[in-house]
Amino acid sequence: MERDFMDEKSGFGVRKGAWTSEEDVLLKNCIDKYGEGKWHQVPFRAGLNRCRKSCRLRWLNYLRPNIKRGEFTFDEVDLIIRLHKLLGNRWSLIAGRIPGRTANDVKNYWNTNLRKKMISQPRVEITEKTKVVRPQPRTFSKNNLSLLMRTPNSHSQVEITNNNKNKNNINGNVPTSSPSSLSMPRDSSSSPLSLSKPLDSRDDIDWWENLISWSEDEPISNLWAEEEVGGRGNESTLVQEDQSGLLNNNNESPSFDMDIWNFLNVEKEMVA
DNA sequence: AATCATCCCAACCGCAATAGG
DNA sequence: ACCTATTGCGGTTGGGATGAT
Repeated sequence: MERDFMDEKSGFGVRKGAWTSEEDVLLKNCIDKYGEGKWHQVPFRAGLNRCRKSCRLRWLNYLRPNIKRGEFTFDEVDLIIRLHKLLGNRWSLIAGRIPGRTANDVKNYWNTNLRKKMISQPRVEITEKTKVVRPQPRTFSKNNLSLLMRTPNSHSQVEITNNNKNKNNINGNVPTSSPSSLSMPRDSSSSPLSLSKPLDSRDDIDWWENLISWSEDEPISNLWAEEEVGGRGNESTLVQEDQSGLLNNNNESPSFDMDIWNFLNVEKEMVA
């Protein structure tokens, strides 16, 4: 695809369509020399017959150093799903959380790979009863509600329990009866999650569904989580979520709630 | 082998936000 | 306070690649 058109403002004819390697070199040399920014000056400085928008996009999405190519990893996909639930189509914000990926990459991946899947897998219907949803203890303690998460390399043991029946109750909307604990064996990324006892009541199912969903009007700030990272020797870290509700350690995958979601659907089938 | 359908992704477009005069 | 230029973002498009018939 190679077209020429008249720039709407300057009336100057500029090239459109796919970039050539020669153009890439010119643009890269220009950025190397003058740095990013001042995009309106870039076409002139680089000697490119391209509009400023085209130059900027080419740099951001293709030429910029450290751009990651190739397939998205499990953890990247997991993070995208989680972030999209939090942020919606805020692609630049989502991409900002995934090192090496551009907003365009994330958007394209979502539109081509995830959108259909997410639509075909509806989540809990939001009703007055289920409106709360995301566990929001004001304080977390290792001794009551623990929410341990898988890490990309260690697949540390996961355990979610609700021993916290009476205090820190999630706005009183989550059933206080504790269903069971859920765990994923150490060193096993593909092994199924397991429950310490089978789901045997509607309350149990409600409890888990509430745990992994959240209210759209619930502020995400104030969310805290404690993570004890296992599988890395004796290392133990405490990770605090930041304002976007994400673990602030970029190397840690913060979510496996889709796993729980899928797991729950199977469990529900069995209960039914 | 030829044709058609679908997928994927780079690039474009329009618009809102921001900066600067 | 207003206007204009610039930037950045998200939605959309176009065409090459790939798969199905």
